[in-house]
Amino acid sequence: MAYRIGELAKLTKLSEHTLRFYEKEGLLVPKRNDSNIRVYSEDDRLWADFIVHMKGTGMSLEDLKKYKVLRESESENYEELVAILVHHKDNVEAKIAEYQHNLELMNKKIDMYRQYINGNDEKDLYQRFVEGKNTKNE
Amino acid sequence: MAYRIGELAKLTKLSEHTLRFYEKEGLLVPKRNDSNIRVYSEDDRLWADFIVHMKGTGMSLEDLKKYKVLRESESENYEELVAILVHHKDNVEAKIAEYQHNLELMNKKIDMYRQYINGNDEKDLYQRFVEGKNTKNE
DNA sequence: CCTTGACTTAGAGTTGACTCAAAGGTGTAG
DNA sequence: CTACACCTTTGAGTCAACTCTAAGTCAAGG
Repeated sequence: MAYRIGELAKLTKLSEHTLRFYEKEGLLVPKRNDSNIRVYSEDDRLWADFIVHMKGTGMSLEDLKKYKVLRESESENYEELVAILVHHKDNVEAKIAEYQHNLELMNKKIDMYRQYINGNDEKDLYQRFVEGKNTKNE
Repeated sequence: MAYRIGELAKLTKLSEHTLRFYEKEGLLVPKRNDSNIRVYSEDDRLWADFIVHMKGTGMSLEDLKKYKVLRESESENYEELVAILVHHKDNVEAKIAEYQHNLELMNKKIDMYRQYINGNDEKDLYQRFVEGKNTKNE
């Protein structure tokens, strides 16, 4: 299977602009056909998907470029590749933990507001509770 | 308890620059003492912490400003406040789900690489599985 | 033939959230 | 007295990752 830029754009939900931008950046460089049209291979598509996933969890294009270099080198740098992945995984896990913590805070706050809406009148106490008095850890 | 800008900066891990920037933006506006020094109240600190938490999960300063307006209005817009919170919560939950999905992908990839490092020789199959890369010449 | 989708270069503009700089001035604790 | 933390204004700079524009050319399909 091979794709032209418009097709790949649809598949990856990246814009054509972005795809050309990635090419300029050396991150995703398709072959060209006789008419100089970009032809993305199946491999390119998978790599594009990978990019989308990784940047979706906060990996920078710079890091993706580094990863790409390693991945394409003949020197079998699998340990390095794994190290990058593990490092990023750790970051993502930390992010998840932080998000979950903040989710709890939000849920508490929401509950408090709802209680208040349902007639609790102790506004001062309420405000203190909701906006932080017992959410102060760290 | 009251804090000067340097103290609050330490507590919140925001820079003094940022705190002044937030003031300019109307997001966190402390009182001043007779010498025109910013004096952050306990409430201000709590609000600052809240800002840190929320922006840590991707809420924009714009949204935080809207939240602040609602929160400070006398018109008891608690439903609206809750709506904002719930909306943001939904976003955060979606983000967590996405992150977890990508975590799985990464873990699979890491396992594959490790298997390969430990002597599996089916490079083509492996590469295709991991990134869709195969060893066809490019 | 005409539309569609592709191509080019080069550079400018956007966004959000800072971040810093210059070049002063003031107030207070030790 | 001196150091230090604080204050001011205005505006410029930074960063990543796009996003778009102009102004043109080109090739294939219905």
